[in-house]
Amino acid sequence: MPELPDVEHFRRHLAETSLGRSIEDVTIRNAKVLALPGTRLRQALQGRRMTRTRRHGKQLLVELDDGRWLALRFGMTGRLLHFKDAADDPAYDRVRLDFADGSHLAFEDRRQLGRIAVIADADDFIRQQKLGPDALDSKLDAAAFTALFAANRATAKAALMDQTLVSGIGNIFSDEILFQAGIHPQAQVKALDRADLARLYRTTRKVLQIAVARGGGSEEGADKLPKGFLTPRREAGARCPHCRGRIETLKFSGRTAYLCPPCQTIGAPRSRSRRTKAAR
DNA sequence: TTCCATGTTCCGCA
DNA sequence: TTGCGGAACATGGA
Repeated sequence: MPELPDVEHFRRHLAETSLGRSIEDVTIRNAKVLALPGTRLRQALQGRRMTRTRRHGKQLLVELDDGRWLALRFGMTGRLLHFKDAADDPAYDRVRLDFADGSHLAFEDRRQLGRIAVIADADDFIRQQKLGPDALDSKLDAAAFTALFAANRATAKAALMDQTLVSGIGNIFSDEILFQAGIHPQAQVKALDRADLARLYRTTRKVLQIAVARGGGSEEGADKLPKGFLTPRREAGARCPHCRGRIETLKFSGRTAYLCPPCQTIGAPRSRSRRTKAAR
């Protein structure tokens, strides 16, 4: 589920519910999601308060009152849930912060592909992870975005999902952005002209901003997205919201892309029609 | 029972 | 050097 808009939603949830609360205990249900031994996580957190949140792409960073940071990565199935009543403890709760006031913050992650780390400095961590600028960073203007992409030799979809280029976009939102920009997912980035790249930039920002404003969107939030979006139509027998044609799928770069070929002609490979199939 | 899945990382190949 | 395909991770839903 988590791409930039979802992680932003988790960030706001944590900020609204958990900042300033004293962490009394840390309950570790499954240490697989930990990047450090459970005893060290507990030592790092017990008695501390979280003071500030940051997000960089899909990475959520939370500052502690001793200046260290908690770094949360959600994998495919991770999410955060603050609750008071023990009965609301989610089924796939892996790590839970138990606050002194009796409330809890659960890191839920069914497939256990998320990671929790404790780091000394957020900016150092972002550099170490080789993350590119956050896709909604105010400093990432059209010129900076175009410069990053102009040097790339991958396909448009692979480039959008490359976290070292720009951070925060995954499989679902890369499809959405390319659909709205009219660009074929297998278009070679180097074959796109300036106008295409400028539109790709504007579309990236618009799509992510709308998804953030609507509270996420790559899964449960999909039905909150505007009618013209492709994301809610990643399903059997789907019709393109623009032309009513069939949504097709394409497998490459290890992922399944959803697209509407007639609406996404820019950079389309000639062999496209042989390699796509109608969405299930 | 089999296939597939929103992410990340690693390996081997071109 | 860069990009890509495939596999692995672990689990559950269709």
